[in-house]
Amino acid sequence: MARPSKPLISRTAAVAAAISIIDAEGLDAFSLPRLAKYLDVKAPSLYHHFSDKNEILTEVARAIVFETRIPRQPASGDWQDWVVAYGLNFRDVILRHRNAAPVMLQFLPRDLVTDMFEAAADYLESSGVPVRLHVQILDGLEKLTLGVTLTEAMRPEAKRSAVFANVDRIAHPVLDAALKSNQRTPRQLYEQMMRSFLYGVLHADQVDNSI
Amino acid sequence: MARPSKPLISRTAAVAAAISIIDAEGLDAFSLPRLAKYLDVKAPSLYHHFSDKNEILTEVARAIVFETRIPRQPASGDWQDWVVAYGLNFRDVILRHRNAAPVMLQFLPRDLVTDMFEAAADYLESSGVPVRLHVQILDGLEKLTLGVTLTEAMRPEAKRSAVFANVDRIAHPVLDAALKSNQRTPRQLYEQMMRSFLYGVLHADQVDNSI
DNA sequence: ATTATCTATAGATCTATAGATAATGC
DNA sequence: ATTATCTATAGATCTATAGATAATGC
Repeated sequence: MARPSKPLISRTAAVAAAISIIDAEGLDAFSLPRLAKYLDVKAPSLYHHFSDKNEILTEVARAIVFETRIPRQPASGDWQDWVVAYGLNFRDVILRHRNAAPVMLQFLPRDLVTDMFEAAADYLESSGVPVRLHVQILDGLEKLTLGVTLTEAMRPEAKRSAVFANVDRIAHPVLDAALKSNQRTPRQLYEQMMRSFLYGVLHADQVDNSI
Repeated sequence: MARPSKPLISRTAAVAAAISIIDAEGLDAFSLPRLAKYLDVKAPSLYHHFSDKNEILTEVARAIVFETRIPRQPASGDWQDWVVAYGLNFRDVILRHRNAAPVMLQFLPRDLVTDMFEAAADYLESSGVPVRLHVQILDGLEKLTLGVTLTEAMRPEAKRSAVFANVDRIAHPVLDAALKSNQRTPRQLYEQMMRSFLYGVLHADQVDNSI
């Protein structure tokens, strides 16, 4: 075929295809031959657009992050609601691409995260959150959200709605009772976790500063 | 050689060797031929002891979890200190085997976690923590710790001591200021995160119950 | 008879490079 | 001349099975 009139491959299309493959067939199924087949080209042609496989995976992680809708910042609103909404959006995105969870863990470009954090710190400042708390809040926001969600993303399909797996009424009586008294879904537990965390950060700061 | 007088391979030695290889050479370097070489045997002999590679990785995850020292439960002490100490121990263990982080994410047997949770719920109950909070606390403890720590474990070596990577004084002025006002190491941030979370859980419950 | 190793190998990949080829755009 | 594809292939794996072999323990 040699050079076609119009390019057959674009970086964005290739990355989108990679995500589709990972979503539908799992991370192990993703390879350059598989991606090429999906795009109706031959594997070596991909090297004209990416320097290697890792570059594609880095773009996959980036593209998934960019799917996250950033909530509108309420002009005079509660910044905590904004933080929680942002976290929930990110959680939903990762869970939509759960097979890519290890890719997010390994290839998410740190610079990208840093840029997002700068914007968030800017918002926190304008909302009157003390600067001394910014790192605690942002670091917590990132790790709690990414971490919690990755852990959830790796759950086998059958057990997704349950909070804990394989709880046996006989072998785990205390845990069983605890589960029965829990009314929250995993998503609600995550939201509550963030709110509790934010509340605790502010409170601990008040105590420190009142001494 | 045929059958040796004394078996050359044991499951525990093989798992220990696997961990050593992953620690020293990375997860990609781990394969059955590599493990066999480390043990001075041939790769197919491993199939006499494990049904497949995944079974070895599952045992690796289990062995790493069991490295975590469970803090002694203070008879009349602060259960929150116990929870925090437990979390810090677990964090230290994962970071000692950071190359195995993706293995922990994928292969950690859920039944094992459930058994540990039963013991923890038992302790919480005997410490007077209301049953309605157990799930929130244990779910938070697990996800926050595993998640936060996995995220940290994947950091490239050079940037481990920094809280955020690649912060540029010009490009990220607000974040830069936030970092300058932060005195905490990543480990301290994690501890503070847990304490804030636990505090928030208890407080939210008080509010709920006073209505 | 069972156990624990070995040799040999099927079979399936994969990543990445070299070099040919033809379309495009200067 | 540059660009974007292709064919061909080097080279390096890997996982897992089949079947031989000799030591062990009943």
